[in-house]
Amino acid sequence: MDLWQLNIFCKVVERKSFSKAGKAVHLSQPTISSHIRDLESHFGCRLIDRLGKEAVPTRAGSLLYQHARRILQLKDETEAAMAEFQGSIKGRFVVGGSTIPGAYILPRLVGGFAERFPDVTLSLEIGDSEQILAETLSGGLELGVVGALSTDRRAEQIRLMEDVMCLVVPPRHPWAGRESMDLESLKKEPFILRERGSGTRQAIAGHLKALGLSIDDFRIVAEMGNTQAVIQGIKSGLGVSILSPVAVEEELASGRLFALKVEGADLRRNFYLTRHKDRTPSPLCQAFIRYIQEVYPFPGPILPLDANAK
Amino acid sequence: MDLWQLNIFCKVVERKSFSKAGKAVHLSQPTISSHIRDLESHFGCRLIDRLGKEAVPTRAGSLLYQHARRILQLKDETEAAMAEFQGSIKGRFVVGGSTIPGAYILPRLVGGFAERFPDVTLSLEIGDSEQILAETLSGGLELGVVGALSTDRRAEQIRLMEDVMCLVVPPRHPWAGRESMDLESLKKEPFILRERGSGTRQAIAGHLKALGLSIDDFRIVAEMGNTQAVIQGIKSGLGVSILSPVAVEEELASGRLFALKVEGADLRRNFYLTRHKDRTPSPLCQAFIRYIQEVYPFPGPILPLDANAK
DNA sequence: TAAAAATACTCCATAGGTATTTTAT
DNA sequence: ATAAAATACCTATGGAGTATTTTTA
Repeated sequence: MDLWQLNIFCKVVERKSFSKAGKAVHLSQPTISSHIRDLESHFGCRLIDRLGKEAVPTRAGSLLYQHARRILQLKDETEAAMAEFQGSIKGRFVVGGSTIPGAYILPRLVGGFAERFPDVTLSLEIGDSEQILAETLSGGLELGVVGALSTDRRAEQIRLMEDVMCLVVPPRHPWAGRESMDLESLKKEPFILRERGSGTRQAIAGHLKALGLSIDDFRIVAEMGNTQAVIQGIKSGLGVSILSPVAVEEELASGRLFALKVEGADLRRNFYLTRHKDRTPSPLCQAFIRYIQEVYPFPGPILPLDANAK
Repeated sequence: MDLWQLNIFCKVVERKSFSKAGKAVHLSQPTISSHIRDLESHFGCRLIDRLGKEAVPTRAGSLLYQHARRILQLKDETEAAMAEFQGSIKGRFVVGGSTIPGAYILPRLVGGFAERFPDVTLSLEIGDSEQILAETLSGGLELGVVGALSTDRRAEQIRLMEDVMCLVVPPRHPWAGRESMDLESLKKEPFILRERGSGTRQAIAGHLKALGLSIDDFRIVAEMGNTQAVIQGIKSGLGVSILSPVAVEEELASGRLFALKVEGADLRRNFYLTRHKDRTPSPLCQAFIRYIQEVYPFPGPILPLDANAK
């Protein structure tokens, strides 16, 4: 019992004739005969009564016909769905974004893409860099934008843009208003950090390592699961932190927080488009990648720096 | 794209491995490879990403998998339905019956069969002999019981039982109470007849022909579409008729009608099981035929004759 | 007699196998 | 080093054809 035989069988039922069915599917009459015989021996019963002029289904044949029609229809739908999937940019697509990209980069990208391709339903999944990376590797997500490089060789990451982090303090902090602060002072200052999976934390750790230091050299007073919690911590005087300025743009402009540089430290960090190296991207994914590379043709800063209230 | 390949494809997706899928369907790993390659070239896109240890579906592959599962399930349902159809006596079955058998023979048969096979829904379709015969030939009905032989060579009819018709007159008719009446008198008497398709009418016509007569030799005052109308006609004094005594059993017993013989005329008639000679009977139909032949192992009279009120 | 299906046969495309190489962990 | 898929190559089943016979209207 295969689709081809079912198709032939249906044609015989519909045309009431072996030879006419043969014409319909470009097969000879004896070939039709043998296929019907095959089906009959497979099911162990007669399916078509050959009544001289007419070939008519038996009751068993009618039963099979009903089922066969449904199967063949489903087959056609499958072919159509597969063609559709490749031929058109439509459907549902989910991009992953870690905290900073998810909040400050992807919304614009997703909006712009949705505008150009109205038939696409886009959604944004937010997590920390580690979570998003893991999901692109496991296949749950096809694409992500994160603030950290993966150590997994299966990850393919391309640099999208650059950002320069800064030290953020509350407005009434003694350092508020200063241009910069030295590392030694910072090591003694209560410090708030993101959780381990965070790209921001990894960027900080990476820069400290370049200076021969580690996070353990600092006075970590809290580890927060998201950027908003860090910001609240700073505002409430719990400690200071190093953040992407885009995350505190409003607070800096309104004077509710204050940003400064760290002397001798290079606080640049990158954001990366991330996917599994070997997984085949869907047409939708390809279109989204093309769109992103159109918008960010070369890596550059997200926003102008030094957005402190003037 | 055929069912076998879809099955293999699904196994690969489920086992995440070509060789494991091979084990599952008793095929070698290279054979699996080639089937997947076939499918991929058929759809024009990659369906499975070979990620070293794991073989995982692409987005297109997942889409196909969803469809394939439904198709394969439908295939299983089809196989099950076909097996069920042959293996068990259950489902719906319609028997045709002409007027007399439909009213006096089949109800008992249908009742008895339904009792023995509780999973069968039986129904009885009533028409005159000609209609029922036509439907068994066209395929609308698999089986019928009628009171006439068909001239169509496609009809296969086996004699089920015998009945002896009688002349029926109203109680105040001058012939009421007589044992019999001669043909010459009957020819002058107002006569009520069934419609052309009726088996009763054909039986009468057949017997007249044997005597060198035809219906046109009688004074036909009415042609009625069913037996009840004929009975009403006789009761109202419109005329007399020749009927199966079973149809007027109650009227004879209560004295509301009176039956007598016709001298020199043999009014026996037969009832026949009727089906299309070449159509394959369904298992249900076969079971019903077996049951009927069990109940009526040899042709005989339906009921004892001469049921007039004593 | 004509039209349709069955039968008989021939052929070749391909599903399937084995042996081996390549690739990735 | 191992395990899995790809590749190469071979074989044989069976799907498809043509020619012919049988059947039935």
